[in-house]
Formats: sequence, C-alpha cells, structure tokens
Amino acid sequence: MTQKRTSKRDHLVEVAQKLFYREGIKGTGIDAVLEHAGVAKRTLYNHFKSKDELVIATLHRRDQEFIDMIKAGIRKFEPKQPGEKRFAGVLAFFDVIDEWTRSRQFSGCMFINASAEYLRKEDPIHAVCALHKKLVIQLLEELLVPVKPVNSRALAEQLAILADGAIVNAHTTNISDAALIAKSIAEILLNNEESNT
Amino acid sequence: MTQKRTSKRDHLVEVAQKLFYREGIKGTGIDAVLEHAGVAKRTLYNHFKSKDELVIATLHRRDQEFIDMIKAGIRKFEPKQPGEKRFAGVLAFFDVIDEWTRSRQFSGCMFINASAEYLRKEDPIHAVCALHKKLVIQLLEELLVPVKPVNSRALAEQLAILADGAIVNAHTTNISDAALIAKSIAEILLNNEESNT
DNA sequence: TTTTGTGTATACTGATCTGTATACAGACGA
DNA sequence: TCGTCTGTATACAGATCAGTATACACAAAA
Repeated sequence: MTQKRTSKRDHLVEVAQKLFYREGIKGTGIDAVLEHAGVAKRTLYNHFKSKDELVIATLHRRDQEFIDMIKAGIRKFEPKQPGEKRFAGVLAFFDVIDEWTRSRQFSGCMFINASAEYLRKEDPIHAVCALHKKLVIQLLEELLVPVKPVNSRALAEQLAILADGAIVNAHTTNISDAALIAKSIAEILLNNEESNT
Repeated sequence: MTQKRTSKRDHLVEVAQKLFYREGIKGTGIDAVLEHAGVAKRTLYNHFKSKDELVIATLHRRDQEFIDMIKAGIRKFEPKQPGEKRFAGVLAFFDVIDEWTRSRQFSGCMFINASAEYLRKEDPIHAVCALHKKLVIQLLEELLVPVKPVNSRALAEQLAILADGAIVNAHTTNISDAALIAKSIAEILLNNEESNT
C-alpha cells in the first residue's frame, strides 16, 4: 500500500526523467509521461501538484543517479590509471565522463539542459541545477584529498569547468574525445599543483 | 522597397533573437515576437515559412554578433595583457568572455541553450549550433598564430572546452569568476606549449 | 460492513501553440 | 490608371498544453 504508493511515484519519476532527458522538458507533455508510464492523470496529480514539481523530482533522481554512476565508474577506472596513484581518482573521473559522453543515449548534461530551458536564476528548477553542480564540486574535492592541493576548492572548480566544457562540447559539437582532452588538461593541472608543494 | 523588406525581416530577427535568448526558444511564442516587433503575423510568415526557420535566422545573426563582440573585445583587452605578447590575443579572449558573463543580460550561450532545447543532433537547429562552435574554434586558431603551437587545432579545442566550461558554470552555478579561472588554465596551457618548442 | 486510500478512465476547461485564410490599405512601376 | 508587392488586422483551424472534475473499482483496515 504505502509500498505501492511510492512505487507508482517512483515509476512516474523514472519514466519522466527518461523522457525529459531525451526530448527536453518543455518538449515533453504530461500526457506523454502518462502514456509511457501507463498511469492515470489523476494519479500523477495526486503525487505532484504540478509539472514543475515532477521536473524537480526527476532532477533530484538524476542527481543521485549521476553521483552513483561517477562513483561506480571511478572504482572501475581508478586501478587502470598509470602514473601517480594520488591522481588516479581525479583522472578516473574524466574516464567516466568520457565513457558516458560516448554512450548511445548521451544527450548532454540534464542539468545544463534544464538550466537552458529554465533560464532565470530565480526559477526553482534552475536552483536545483546549481545545487547539483555544487555537489559535483564537492565530489571533486573529495577526490582531491590524496593530492593535498594548496587550495582544493579552487582546484575542484577548475576541474568542474573542464568537465562541463567537455560535456557541452561532446553534445553540441562533434568533438567525440572532448572528455579525454579535458582529462589531459586536468593532468597538467595536477602536475602543476605538485610543483607548488 | 527592397530596403523596407529587408528591414522588416531584420527587425523580426532582431526582436526574436532577444526574446529567444531571454525566455528560451520554446518558451517564446510567435505571438510574443509579433507583439514586440509590432508586425503582423502574415508578414512574418511571408519572410519565414516556419518558426524553426526564424530560429535559425536568429542563430545566424547571433553567430555574427558574437564573433563581432569577441573581436571588438580583443582589440580592447589585448593591449592590457601583461607578460608574453604572443599570448595576449588568447588571454584577451577570456577577458571578453569574463566581461560578457558578468553583464546583466547574460543568460548563457545561446547555442548551448538552443542545443539543449533541440537535443537531437539531426535537428537543423542543433546543426547550426555545432557550426557556430566550429567557427569559434577557427577564431581561436587564428588567435594562436603568434603562439606557433605544435598542433594549433588541438590547442584551440582545448581552449574552446575551457571557454564553454566557463560560460556554462557562470550561467548555471554562482561561480562568477569562471571565465577568469578558465583564463588562468589557458595561461598554463600556453606556457606548457612554450616549453615544447 | 463501511470507510478510507489509492488507483483507473474519460471528459472537460481554458489557455496557448503554430500556421492559414480573408479582406483590405498604401506605394510603386509600367 | 492598373496591377503587383508588401504590409496590416483579424479571425480561425487544429493541435496540444497543464490541470480539474466526475464516476467508478478495488483492497485493506476499523
């Protein structure tokens, strides 16, 4: 019952997330979500009071999914990094991005895309995207712990800029190895950091 | 007459561009464009056979406007760059991006935003965005001529990734100095290039 | 057994969307 | 002066949008 309830809700969020990512948020009508989910309209509006609320739920779900993907990917790629072991975590991060951008379903970063559809910074949807980016920077800072950089926040921000640049370029242009380019720059930054200590 | 004709057309494109950038493309109805332009609907559809065609016209206009902004900005910022004079052009480029991202009307890169609304690579609108990014890379390559890099195309792509990362971060997050961070990384890349020659 | 919660199905509202149709006005060139 | 071009104004078609209303089904719990 309560189980059923959350399962319906989760199912809606899961389906909506997929559609929003593939077709865009404004490009996906509520009816399309209902059809793909096999759920009645009333049910959706029992769980969410508006489309925007559903959108925010999908973004939170994607946030968790993305973090999980990164962490799992790092466990996979970290051991394969040559060179300095303290850099392996960060470098593996870019391998994950690389693998992701090459995947068949890749359509850019869902948060960058959502920000582009909801442009105003005051928009709650835009705010969720900003929050996600903050969390990614935090994750990068954790990966930087073994590196012991002078200013780990600043370095994490640099890496975040590299990652976003790679993701955007992989999506809009045909530069398929954007993430590896970003990785090579990250390597330079890490080595530069090294020389400062 | 022919003059009047092109002036109506240009006026429509100018108004539409402003609205598309501020409110998003799918967030802007044809009627809003007509109202702001003070033009009859029939006139619009005499010049453009669909909204998509109008969108593409605005993107081409923005493409030119952007290139002009960059070139004018470089003329302004290039003389102010300290250090190696051969790097001044590229570094000035990032100062222009910095000034732009801080401007009041800044709402991200219109092409990244459009790509996010028209996600499929086969979409003509998406294709125009890809073309724009290619032109920016070409511009960066020109700026790299005095640097005489080993592989100017590769370096230009690195710089493009930095620029896009800065633009995206300035828009979605609250990292207001993203462009200056990107600039500092660019400086490292230029110096690294130097040590290879 | 009756109430309550959660669901389905379907029709509807009212707004908005892109694009077309119709009728008319003014300017310019032949 | 007569067409042609370019524009305006307005109404409309037909689709789709988010969200509501209504009526009903089923299951579990009191």
